[in-house]
Amino acid sequence: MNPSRPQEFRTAVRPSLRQEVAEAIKSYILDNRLKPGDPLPSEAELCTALGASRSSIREAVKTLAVLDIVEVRRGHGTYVGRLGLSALVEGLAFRGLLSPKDDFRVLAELIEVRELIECGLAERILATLAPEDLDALDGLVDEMDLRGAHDGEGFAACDRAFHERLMEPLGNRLVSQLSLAFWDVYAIVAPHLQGLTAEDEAGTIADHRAIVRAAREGDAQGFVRALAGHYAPVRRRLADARTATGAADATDSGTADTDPAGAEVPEKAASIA
Amino acid sequence: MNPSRPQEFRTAVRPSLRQEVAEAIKSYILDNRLKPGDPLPSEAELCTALGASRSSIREAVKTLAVLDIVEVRRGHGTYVGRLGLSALVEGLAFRGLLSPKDDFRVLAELIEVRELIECGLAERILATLAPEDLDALDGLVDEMDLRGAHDGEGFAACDRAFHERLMEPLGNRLVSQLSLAFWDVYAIVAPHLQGLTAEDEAGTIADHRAIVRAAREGDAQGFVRALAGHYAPVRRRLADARTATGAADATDSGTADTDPAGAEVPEKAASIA
DNA sequence: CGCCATTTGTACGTATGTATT
DNA sequence: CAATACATACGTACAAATGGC
Repeated sequence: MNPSRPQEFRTAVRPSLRQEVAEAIKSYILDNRLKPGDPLPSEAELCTALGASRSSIREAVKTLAVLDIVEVRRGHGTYVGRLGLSALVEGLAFRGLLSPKDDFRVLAELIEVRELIECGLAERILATLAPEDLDALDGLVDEMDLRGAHDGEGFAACDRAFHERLMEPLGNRLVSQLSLAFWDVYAIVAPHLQGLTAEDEAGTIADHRAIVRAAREGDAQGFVRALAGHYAPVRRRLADARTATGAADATDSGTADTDPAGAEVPEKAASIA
Repeated sequence: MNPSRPQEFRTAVRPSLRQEVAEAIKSYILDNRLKPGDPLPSEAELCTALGASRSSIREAVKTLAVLDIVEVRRGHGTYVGRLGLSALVEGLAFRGLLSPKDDFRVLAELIEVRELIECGLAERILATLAPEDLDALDGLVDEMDLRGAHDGEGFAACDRAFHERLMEPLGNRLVSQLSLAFWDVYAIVAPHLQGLTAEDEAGTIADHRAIVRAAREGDAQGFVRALAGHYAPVRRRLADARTATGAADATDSGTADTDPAGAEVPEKAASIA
């Protein structure tokens, strides 16, 4: 009945000085057409310019720093941020960590989106992948092979770089960053799960080789199949874990924001540390 | 050569009390398995519990509030946030507003992602759309028609609700929220552009009707075609605007994070307000 | 209705650590 | 090393909003 958005009206009456300051800083960046890395006025200057105290300026700057709109270097100054998706990563990662019972669902959704992005762009990826890109991808798989089981860190880094290199030639910064952001979230959340068998490194390497092979042959269908094969075991493990814990509800169709499962609400919680 | 991530190492040496406090609050939420809406300790309690001053507590809370991990109600208290994607919207919107010359590119990328999501999930959408969903979609288009040109606000709200209803039955909260987040970003950024002809309301309504029709007939290909037809004019306008301003570079292949276009860097900028 | 307790918002002052020059 | 500029952190006081009495 009411198609308007549910939220977004909490402090609309009074924008709260801090938000005004934040908006002023954003306007300053926009009006002066600053680019990432450009210096911003110091806190003291902002105080006098905006007529607010340090507290408000600092809080506002911190909020902008979280959004990667501003970057603060201690003892150096504040600068225009890189406008990345770090906030998305942090927010999604926390969401994933928060619902450990329903956690598998969040991760499953994440994998689904990653697969959707890469498979949906398969044809365009194949069309834009240059021979040097293919060589680079092969090199990354080789490096994964070298790291093997010794260096899990490096192994993961190669995996990330592989998917980065896969999307990069498309020239769409947004999809590249989104894809990597989801990769990061998965890397953060997955280790905190129980019941997930460890990554199968040999299988992962084989999957990536199959992906490169299909790409080299220009076989779009094979490319999609290889990608699906790469994500399939993860999806299966997630599905198994969900059914094992009995936390599965296939026909959810919730409002995607409210959690209907209502347990007791702690009126006053325990110790904090 | 170095496949590790470029950023994320600014204050790794010294986690800066504020971040420690933020982590402590997040841990508190996680350890006590709180849900959105649950109350959190007051700032004073956090001060004594974490042994930090109120300034630090406040700054930490504000950063968490930006990420929608925490919600602050003045004169009331702080509560667990809704864990939405508001940070993504704000960050992407600012990015879009910041590069007005290259702006069309950001919006074009945005549209591409929206189309990718909806088209890539077309078959699954058709499989899960119930008759009542189709009726609701038709009702939304009718409402769009009613609002017409009088109420642009309501028209946009119906458009948003339409795409929301389209994705909702899938049961994947992440894709639903992502889709809507991108819609929001577009709605924020698009009005600030020049050279973009106004939305064609009649055409938009016809597009949505075609989408519902294809969905009702279970025609996946027609569904995808209808969606593409919906986004096509926007893409074309964006492409025209980009070529018109001469800001087009088809074979970009940048690193997706650094802006190679380097102009002069203002050492010290002008007035702020 | 006013009053009051609680809680967050804003302001100011001061001291300390850090990086640059 | 000293001087400077900046960010960090703490403490206190008051203002404003909310909810219950």
